[in-house]
Amino acid sequence: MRPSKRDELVQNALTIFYREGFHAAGMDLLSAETGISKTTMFKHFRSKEDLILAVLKLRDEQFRTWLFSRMEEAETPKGQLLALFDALGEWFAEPEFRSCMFIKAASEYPDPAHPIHAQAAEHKRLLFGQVEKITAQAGADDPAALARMLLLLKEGAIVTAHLGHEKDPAKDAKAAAAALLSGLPG
Amino acid sequence: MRPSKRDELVQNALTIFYREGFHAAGMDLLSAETGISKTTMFKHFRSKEDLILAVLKLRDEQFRTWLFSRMEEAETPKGQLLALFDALGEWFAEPEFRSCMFIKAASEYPDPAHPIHAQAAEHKRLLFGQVEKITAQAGADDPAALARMLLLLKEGAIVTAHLGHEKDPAKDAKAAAAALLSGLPG
DNA sequence: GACTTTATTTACCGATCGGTACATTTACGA
DNA sequence: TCGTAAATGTACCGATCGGTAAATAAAGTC
Repeated sequence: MRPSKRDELVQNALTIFYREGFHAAGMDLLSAETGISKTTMFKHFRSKEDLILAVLKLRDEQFRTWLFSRMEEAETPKGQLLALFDALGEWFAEPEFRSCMFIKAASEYPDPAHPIHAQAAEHKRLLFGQVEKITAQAGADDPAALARMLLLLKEGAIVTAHLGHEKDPAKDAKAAAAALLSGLPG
Repeated sequence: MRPSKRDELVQNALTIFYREGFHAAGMDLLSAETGISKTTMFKHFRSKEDLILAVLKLRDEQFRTWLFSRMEEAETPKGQLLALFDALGEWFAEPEFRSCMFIKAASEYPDPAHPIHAQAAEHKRLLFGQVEKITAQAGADDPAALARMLLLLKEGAIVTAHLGHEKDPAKDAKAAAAALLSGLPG
């Protein structure tokens, strides 16, 4: 089953939106860079907003799949939680790294009631659910609270890697995470 | 010395850009909402980009002044560092809260070489310098590393307050910060 | 081979984008 | 009161915005 034209479009739109921003990348640019005519694009998606929602859905799947497969390489729950920050470090080192697609989406669509903002928030919720499972396995007294704290470090590291002058925010985040996890076995 | 028309423009533009986003808020909208004609705006600023840079400069001053005056209400350095997160909590509770202006700027101008992106990064650098002074006063073994970790929590809390489902990210960040500060006196 | 779906090109729509020309009005200092 | 600078409204510029019409060209299904 070859990737359909629609799937190609969503994947390429993801790359372009991530690099340029949602408002800055117009439908004409997408058409020019993907080689897919505007007419075809608007046959698959009623509006630019619909295309963005499809892009965010794809990114959500890709990112969570990638992150948790990297984490599962560690053997203990505690090791998996620390491995999260190693994975971040590799991501930050990519030359194409431009922060988190969902933070960018929320920045460009600041109203929480906007569908794009809401879908970005949903990604963060799904992520939290998966991390909370692991903090529970790790034997935390309050797995939800620990997961929230670890994810604060994760979001902070992403923002700082994009915006900051720091050398290695993932390393700092891992060190802080290790301190938060110090009471746990494994 | 009354606020000049120019200062009024920058302050009002700040509010509108913060609420709508940089790309989404056009010069016509700014003119309509501020009551200042486009002609006058372009007499003060050669381009929209110049106006945005002035807005970021104003926001940098206002935000750092506000934050550190709130922190200085605490008496010990350690107390000041924890007070940072109390101040964040009050900020997040404001109905107009829409994340951090500089994170938004970096999101909309993802290229680190872009002047707007660079100026946003400068804000984070200035903030780090001030926090590092306090972590040094607090007697940290590695004041720079501690400051970096605390600021990771700060950035994470801001993003999560805007995007997340969490009730009180400032409280979580403060709890995590307290754990990182637990070895310090005060 | 006929038929339907999918993708294509080209040209276009009204609205808005950032930015400007120009003539007029307001306001203040000397 | 005069002169000058600041601010104004109106009207406009070419380019781009998101989105569409219509006619054609492939491509796969029966």
